[in-house]
Amino acid sequence: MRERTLVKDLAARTDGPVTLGGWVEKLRDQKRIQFVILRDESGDVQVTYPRPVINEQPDENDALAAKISTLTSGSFVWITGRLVHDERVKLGGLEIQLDDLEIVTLADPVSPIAEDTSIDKRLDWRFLDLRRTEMNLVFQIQTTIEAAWREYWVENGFVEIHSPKLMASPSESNAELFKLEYFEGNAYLAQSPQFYKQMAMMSGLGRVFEIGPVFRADPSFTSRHATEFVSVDIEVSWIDSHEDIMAIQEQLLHRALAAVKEKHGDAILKNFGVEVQVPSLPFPRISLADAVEVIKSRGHEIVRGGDLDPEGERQIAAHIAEKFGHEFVFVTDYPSTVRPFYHMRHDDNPALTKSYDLIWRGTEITTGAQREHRLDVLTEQVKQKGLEPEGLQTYLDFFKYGAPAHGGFGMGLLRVLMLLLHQPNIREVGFLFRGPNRLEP
RNA sequence: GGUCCUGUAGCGCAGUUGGUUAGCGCGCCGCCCUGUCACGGCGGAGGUCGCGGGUUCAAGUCCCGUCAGGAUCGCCA
Repeated sequence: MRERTLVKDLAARTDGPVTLGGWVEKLRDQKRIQFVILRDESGDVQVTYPRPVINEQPDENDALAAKISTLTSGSFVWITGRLVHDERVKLGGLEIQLDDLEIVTLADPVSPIAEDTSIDKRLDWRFLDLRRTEMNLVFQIQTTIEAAWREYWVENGFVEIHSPKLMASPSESNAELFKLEYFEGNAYLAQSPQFYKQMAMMSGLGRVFEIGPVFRADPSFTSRHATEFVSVDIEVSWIDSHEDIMAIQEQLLHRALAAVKEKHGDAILKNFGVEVQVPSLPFPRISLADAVEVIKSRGHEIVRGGDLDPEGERQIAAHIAEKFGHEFVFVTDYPSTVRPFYHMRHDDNPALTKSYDLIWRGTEITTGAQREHRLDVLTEQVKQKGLEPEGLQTYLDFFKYGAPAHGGFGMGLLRVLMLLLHQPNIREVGFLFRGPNRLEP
């Protein structure tokens, strides 16, 4: 492979020969001197070509100058030249004096999108949209976040699992599952790794994590829903309550945001105008009942029965921000009526579950809970929810031969990125969005 | 799925109480320009006004339907 220098490494290099590969961001084609702004995955650099002069006039027959003139925005090229640090150049104080140019492929000169194009049209041409520096940065940040989490998990004895996404039967509720043909019968796409990560507990794995796709057949048209998205899941044995899960989650977020601030803080400020806040520990906690009272006192009447509506989530976040200066809040102890059958209930108050939602700046990013691990209690809760235990037999069998106390959470990766970068929509931070009306590209 | 809003050139928008040739900015093309850096100057091309129907002498503009998108609610991560 040809030796290729990245733009970001040029500043630290001494002047001299260099080879770059990238695409043409901009061409300033003047009579006596030509400038190409070249971009690669790491940044932009100016490439300069002063035309050779004959009899005090630019050489009309110079082949390299003619080749530069044919360049269009977006074309991929190899550049060989000499690096020169030069204070005159506003773009990084350096430039490449061009010696040779190899056109790999010319681009159509008219781009179907621009930076100010609406999100839907940009999604049609996502590969062009992602060439933007800030979009490239999103995925570098995502990589940093996941690396920080994996580091924590490995240090703390977690094991990675990859649960299947094809399932024989619905796991939680029928309506939101995608049904597909599977040989002679049908299969469903997993809406969550919930049952399988619990199975890992009964498999004796102790602590597990999974970062993987989940599928929801909800026709949701909001800025924070997708039909396929990446879920970050953990499940942990030997816990005493959901509090243990919350303690792990706040450490994970603290760690990830600290890593992001250190590695990308300057770039995020420059590209998104956002100062990354590393949250203090522990995160504030409030019971749902107390949260409802606070929200009422702020003048919002929650219509939804027993749960927070979006305005309620924004109100409690605003309250916590005012009172504690914190962007995160754990809302705990949701009623069993609004939680799934597998959430454990409080011994002294079965109307409430040992569960929580994590809200970041007014948007829910996680649901977590201690799970009910006692088969008889679990089966009773299945019946109370109006479900047939027979339909959940495979799952219930997990608990038949011994089960540890355990719990976990599921966190939406796109929501974390959206909130971190103050983006208005998860579509901005996903590689490719999948929604009710989008399966392409 | 409900409610509200929006569809006009490659992109972002304007378009008056319905009226003759539908404008502006960016981009694109051509020519000019000794270092530009949001380069600049001059010129040019590019639009069956989302689609279908209706009202009218006349529809980008009004009405109905439909499709697409956005916001929000429901639901969730």
